[in-house]
Amino acid sequence: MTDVARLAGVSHQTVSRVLNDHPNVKEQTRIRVRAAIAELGYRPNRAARALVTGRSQLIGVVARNSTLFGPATMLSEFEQAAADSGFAVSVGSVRELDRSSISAVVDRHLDQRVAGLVVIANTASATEALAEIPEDLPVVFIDGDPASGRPLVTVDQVAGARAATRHLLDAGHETVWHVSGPTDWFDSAGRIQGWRQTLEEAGAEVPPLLSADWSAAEGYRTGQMLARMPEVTAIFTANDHLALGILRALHERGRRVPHDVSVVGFDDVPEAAYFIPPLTTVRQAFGDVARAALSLLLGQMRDYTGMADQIVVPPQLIVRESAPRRI
Amino acid sequence: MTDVARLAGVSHQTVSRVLNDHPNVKEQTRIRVRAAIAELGYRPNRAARALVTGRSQLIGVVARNSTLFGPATMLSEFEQAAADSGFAVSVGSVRELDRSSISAVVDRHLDQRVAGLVVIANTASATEALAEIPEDLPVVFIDGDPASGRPLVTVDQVAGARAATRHLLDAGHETVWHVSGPTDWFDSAGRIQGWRQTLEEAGAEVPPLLSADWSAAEGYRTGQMLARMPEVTAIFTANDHLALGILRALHERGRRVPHDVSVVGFDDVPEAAYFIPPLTTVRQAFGDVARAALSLLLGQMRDYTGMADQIVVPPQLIVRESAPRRI
DNA sequence: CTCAGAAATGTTATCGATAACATCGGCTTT
DNA sequence: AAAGCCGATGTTATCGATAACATTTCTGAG
Repeated sequence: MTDVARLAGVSHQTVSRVLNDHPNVKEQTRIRVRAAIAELGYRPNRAARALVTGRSQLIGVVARNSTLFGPATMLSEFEQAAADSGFAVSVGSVRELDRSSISAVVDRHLDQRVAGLVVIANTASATEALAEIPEDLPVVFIDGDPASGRPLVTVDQVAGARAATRHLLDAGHETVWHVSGPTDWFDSAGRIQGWRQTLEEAGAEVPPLLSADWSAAEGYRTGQMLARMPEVTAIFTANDHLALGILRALHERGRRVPHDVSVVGFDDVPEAAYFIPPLTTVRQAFGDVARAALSLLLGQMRDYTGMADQIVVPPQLIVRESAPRRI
Repeated sequence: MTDVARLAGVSHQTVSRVLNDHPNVKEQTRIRVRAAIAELGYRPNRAARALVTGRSQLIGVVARNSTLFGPATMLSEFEQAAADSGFAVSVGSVRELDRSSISAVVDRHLDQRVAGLVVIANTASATEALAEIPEDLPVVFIDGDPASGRPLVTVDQVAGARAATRHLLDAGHETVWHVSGPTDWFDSAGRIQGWRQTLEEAGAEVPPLLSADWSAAEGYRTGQMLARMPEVTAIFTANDHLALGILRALHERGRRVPHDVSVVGFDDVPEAAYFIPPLTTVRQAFGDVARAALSLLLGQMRDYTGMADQIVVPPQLIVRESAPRRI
């Protein structure tokens, strides 16, 4: 930095001002400094800046260690958005979203003096671990508890489930069965709620809830049971991989999709269009969620009024052959 | 730190020595300092340490922005391994592995003074961007060019492809068709090579290579073509999603799997066992790769002899119904 | 033409750690 | 017993930036 200052014929402080877009720098000086920076290939030392400001150009992400499509996509999209705004992303994943694991990860992030934190908190247990986070650190939740009052971005799970259920009822089914994800996930809860509400409003009978994890394996097991029940003609599953397992179970039992049973998934994984048959599903705009979370976070970093915005991103029903408009 | 020193009745330097496990500290002093640290809840400022040592507790990862199963899993596993060793991971993803994108990401990492770099470089273009990386920064490649002579961890793609092809030939097929991934990926190249070698060694005819991207969509398109060719009885695809598309195309054309055509995939995604029919595939041990990469990196950080180790992790054939042992 | 006040720039202190060197006792060695 | 060495600890400088305050230069009003 001193070298740059010398070359530009100014003090190091002025270089710092140029770097930080401080207003009180003459245009001409600014240009000279920029030229010196370019000529020397100078790049500021972020560690030094972090030391003096107490804050880095790093955004910490707390997420469950997972290869699930949703979380993985979210992380990838967020990283991309952050990079576009000049922030690096430090990932801190945990095996379980319990309090002590989260504390440990948050501590690691605090050590790094992250400028802000994004918590992908899809279960209630994560929300509790809030207490750990200092008041003055910008935080945004993705997928957390909508009732928390904290800044939060989430996909409207209820609306997605309603659209899926409505679609099946409109197609002429008397009722719709639901295979949910783990019930402690907010995503699952919202989907269950939307499904149940829609059935009740339509005056349809609400079948018993079947809950599973997110895997094709459990979808298959549940599907084996459902395939034996002739009264089951419409199934809404909490994600596409569950749907895949169910499709196979139905296939093995000789129940044709969509002729005998209609199936709707959730997520719209890229390969959903190539299931047998192509899957009707609900697409979540993860990219939009990630970008919204980032802008909320940047907003918090700038002005410091605890504007507890909550952004809800609407999902979109994608109709394919596994559940056509009319049966 | 000064507070800790005062409480323990020593100088701040001695505190630093305790922190860094310096040998020349009396046991009794060490204990006193540790107690003071615990009592005050002191945690060292990593930015300050990074400033003076020029190196942080952060490992940078350069990867293509991708939701593909392989890369996403690799990243997740690596992060987990790094966390277990007390390192944070900063992700820098790029849309394309071209030279300028990589430079930009590497620069961002250098700004953060990362302690080491992991490059998930699955195409040749990435390898070229090496030049950017300073000599003295520990670097490990995952999936890079085995001929580069750089420290590298990779799955033995050739062996995986050989096992898959061999399996199909052993089952009685005269030859095996291959739908590859993008030919500029090392993974693709290795799989093509293993496939071709095995056919040649067995004296089987080598059918024309069909290359695709990694998506189910292209698998489907390629599958539509293959399904019309009665001489095609065995297909080895470069990943499971391609296989999924092909399964559907075969299904639509009324060609039964495995009765008429056998299909083998690559990756063993969690849902592969629930395809219709369950997919025979080659499993890659991403966790092992990630851990190996980390240990290589840590090795480089410690002693600085440019030990250009290369670790090759063997893959494993998982036999399921889409390609049974005997047709 | 002078002077207040703002704009532009410079000087010095500071963040919190490690590096390098300095000091001070004991303990061997001859 | 003096010299020399080593282990334990303390002192001071340093990393590279920003903050806070000081100083100079410009600008416009009276």
